[in-house]
Amino acid sequence: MPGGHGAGTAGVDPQQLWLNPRPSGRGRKPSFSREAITAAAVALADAEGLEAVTMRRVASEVGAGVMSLYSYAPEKETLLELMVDHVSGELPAPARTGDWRTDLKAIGHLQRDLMLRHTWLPAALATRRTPGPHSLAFLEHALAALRPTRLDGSAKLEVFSLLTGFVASHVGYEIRQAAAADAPGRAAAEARYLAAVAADGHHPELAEALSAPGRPPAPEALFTRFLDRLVDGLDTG
Amino acid sequence: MPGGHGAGTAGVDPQQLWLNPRPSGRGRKPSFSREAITAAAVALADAEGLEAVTMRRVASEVGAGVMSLYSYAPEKETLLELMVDHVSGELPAPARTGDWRTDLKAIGHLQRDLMLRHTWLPAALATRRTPGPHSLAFLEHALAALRPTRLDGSAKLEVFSLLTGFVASHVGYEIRQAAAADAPGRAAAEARYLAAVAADGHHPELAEALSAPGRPPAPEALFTRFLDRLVDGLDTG
DNA sequence: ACTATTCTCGTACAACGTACGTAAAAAGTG
DNA sequence: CACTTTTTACGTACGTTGTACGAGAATAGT
Repeated sequence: MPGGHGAGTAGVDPQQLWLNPRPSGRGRKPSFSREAITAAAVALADAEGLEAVTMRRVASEVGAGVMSLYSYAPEKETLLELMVDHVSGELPAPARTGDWRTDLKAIGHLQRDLMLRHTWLPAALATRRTPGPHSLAFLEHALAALRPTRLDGSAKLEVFSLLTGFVASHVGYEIRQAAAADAPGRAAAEARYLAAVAADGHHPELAEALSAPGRPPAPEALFTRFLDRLVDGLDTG
Repeated sequence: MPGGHGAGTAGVDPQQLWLNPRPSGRGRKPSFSREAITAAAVALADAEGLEAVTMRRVASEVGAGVMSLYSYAPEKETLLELMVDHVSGELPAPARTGDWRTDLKAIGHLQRDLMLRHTWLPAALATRRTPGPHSLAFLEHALAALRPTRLDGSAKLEVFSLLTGFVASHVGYEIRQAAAADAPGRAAAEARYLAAVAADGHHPELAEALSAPGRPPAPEALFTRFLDRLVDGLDTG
């Protein structure tokens, strides 16, 4: 599940991260599990936002010492990757109609639903590196949906990346809008500011846009409209 | 310049932030300026990335004590807003042809150029709140370009937000790709990982996509293609 | 019983944003 | 001129963060 931004420095070898079930028999038995830790972190992010996910907090939630987490994830960044893939496991297999555009739109809606259920996801995707198994399974479905297009391999991957990036960006926008509506003082201050700017005479277009607002469409309708435009515009090669 | 994601808590009154030139005559003369501090922060981010922009570092760069910065920006978040608007001042007035789609594409390219010149910008936009004067000037141009569409006010603003979000998302992707190419060990590790997954037999579509990669297109061509699709797909009504 | 290996986690540290308070500088007022 | 008022400058200090280190505990193979 690529898409997003943020440079970053080192990271962890994905091969070692995602595909080993801990083969050893020697040594002390693990008291916790990657699953449990990841689930706790996800629950925390769902309930209190991504900034509540600190190593200390996750550890206490799971009943471990802080440093114990580092046996399961070598860096916090890794934990975030695990979280993303964890929730990606909630993605159902997309329906297949005969039409790849329809299928791709459905995929976009599934991604949006997931992001609305885990509102930290758009932000978390911004730094993400390598897709885990659940993300790859979903990617597999997306590639299958794109099969009729006859795009070449890298073009298919690019389309999926574009789609995911767009959805994350748009849902991030939706979430911020919704949050702004919940903080009426702040929203009012911003409205006052924009009105003041519009009234200064140097921003006639803005003034007109604000004075003829239309009523803001339902978020889902707006998303659907933009998604449809994006997908309908995709070239088949 | 809206677009991006990230919730956040309080923030600063935009009216107070953007529109007062410090009217008072009393009191000690400022030794620094918002401009100088912002410029130093931007230079730092350009040279060493957004994570190098710490209050201490900016202060030392500008020759001030750390806490002096707080006379010019009440929070670090505010400094980031100032940075975004600062570089938005580099945006030239977009050309106006008769065709709004052409104009909108040009606007997207201007935004991309800016983001490539300041690679921290996509990430910084993810948390940004209120547009400053330079961003508003550019928005004004974008609204003017959209005039022929006869979209209502909020729809125009949404289109601009969509465009900006898309550009930020895509350029963020470009930047990450470029950074990956600069870290050959890491890129090779990821390629090995994906190849291993493709070889496991459960990911036939991925296997095929990786085996028939086509050659990856030039980044600018890819951007142009996606931008064209997005804009061409926009509905005028 | 011994050794190797693995996990657990208390302590500690550097770096961060920033609250607080005091000192310094400028302007207004007598 | 002195004195008050206002504003900026910034040292110190606090709480929080990610995580390096290393000592102890548990398990398995010998």
